[in-house]
Amino acid sequence: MTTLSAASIPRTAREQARADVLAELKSIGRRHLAESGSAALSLRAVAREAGMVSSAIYRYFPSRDELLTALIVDAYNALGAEVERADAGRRRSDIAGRWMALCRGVRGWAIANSHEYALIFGSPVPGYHAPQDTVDPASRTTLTLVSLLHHGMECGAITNTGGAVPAPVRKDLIGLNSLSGMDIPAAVMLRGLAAWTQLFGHVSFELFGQFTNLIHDRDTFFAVQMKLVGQQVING
Amino acid sequence: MTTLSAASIPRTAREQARADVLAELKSIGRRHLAESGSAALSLRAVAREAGMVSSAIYRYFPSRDELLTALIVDAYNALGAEVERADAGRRRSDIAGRWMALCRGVRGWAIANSHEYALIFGSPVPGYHAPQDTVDPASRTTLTLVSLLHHGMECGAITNTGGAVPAPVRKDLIGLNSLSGMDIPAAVMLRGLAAWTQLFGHVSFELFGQFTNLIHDRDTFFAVQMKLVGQQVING
DNA sequence: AACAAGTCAAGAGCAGTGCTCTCTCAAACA
DNA sequence: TGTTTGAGAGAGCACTGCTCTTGACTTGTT
Repeated sequence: MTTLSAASIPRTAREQARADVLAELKSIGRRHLAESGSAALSLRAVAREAGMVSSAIYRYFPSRDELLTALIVDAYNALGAEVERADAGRRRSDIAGRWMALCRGVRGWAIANSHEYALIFGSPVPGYHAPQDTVDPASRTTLTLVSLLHHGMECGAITNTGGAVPAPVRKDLIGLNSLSGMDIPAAVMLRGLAAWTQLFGHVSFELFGQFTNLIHDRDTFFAVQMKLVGQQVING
Repeated sequence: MTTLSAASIPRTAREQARADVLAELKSIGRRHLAESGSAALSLRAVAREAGMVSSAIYRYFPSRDELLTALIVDAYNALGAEVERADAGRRRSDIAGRWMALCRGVRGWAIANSHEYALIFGSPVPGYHAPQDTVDPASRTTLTLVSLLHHGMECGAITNTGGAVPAPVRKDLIGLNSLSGMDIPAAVMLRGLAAWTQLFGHVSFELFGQFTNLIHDRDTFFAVQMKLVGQQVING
């Protein structure tokens, strides 16, 4: 969407220096985020660590929210890349295996980067509204699932068991195809989205503490649950 | 757990006054929370509105986290009450109907009190760790589901279709029964928890903006999805 | 009734925050 | 060789959580 390629290639020395500083600030910010969470992310602290005075950082990020947005975009991309890698590591026709790999990819990344996960899937940062820049990276992970559904139907692993889907929902669901360029029937897409919310609901429950004192062997529990979900999305 | 009954009945005039002030502060805090979210909840602002100087509020809440904890407990109880009411409005043997009512109860409360929902099911407030006071009210909502499972089995609507559950997970799952005093088989409990994460995963996705630009008719979408989940938990 | 103990509001103050404004100076461009 | 542009510095505003001290008031006890 954004003119990323055109605008972000540093041409002059000044632009190069700016890009360097910006990258360093983002990197420091990401570390602060990982260590202390989003609420503790402070422009002043980042500036201090970068060796500049607090007012100078406003040359790079017009506000704290702008820094957060940059980190959110990065987080979406990191998760997307991780999931894509997990998915690519399986035989293309092994739908059930790819689903499990995908689940493990999401959960693994979420656990390893819990604050970033919270940033994108947790409560929205108050007073902050995600700008349009975030929707493209956000859909990257979802696309992996949709293409899994697509391949599943292609090789017959997933069949359209039908089932009536109310018109307005059907419209939304087949509308999703225009984003991916694929052609998933509404009933299948419905099951896919159910699996999706189940996956992230589980990960969020685990990371946000809802399993405390209840579930102890979380690796196994997750595997069992996701296997169940996988069967449901495949068999209808 | 806490000696709530013994300590909280105001005896002297002073204790009464203290209880009144405490209730007013909580009420103001809850309103601020509803209007601006948890990050914007400020002890100073609450004190100001209550007509006292900022330092005075520390007589009532030793820290900002303490105020948050109080509001979190209230939120858990409010959700629990709402869900219990929704569940009680159905015929006891109408398992599927009770499930849908329960779902609508959760979602309805969450939408009407989105900031409080975010407080308890969203990303944990950074630097804040839930004290033991919150676990009792938190389990209240879960108990409603467990008792639904229990009644479902009692009247034959839910049958134990078996299915192998790995030993450590089985242990966790039957361990949950000791909290409720019921006796749900591991395989059924597994399906119940799956439904649970699906429900809250869906509501969180909706409230935290993951459905933006994707799902438009959210009421219908929710109903369709929860109906599907209900069938899965009932039929195995 | 007098006193000691306990409680509370208030004020000042510390260190931190986001953000704005003005200033200076050096690099890039013409 | 000027002239423009942009980066950093510094002061400052209004706000935050939290602490400490002081003076007034309320209790229960002597």
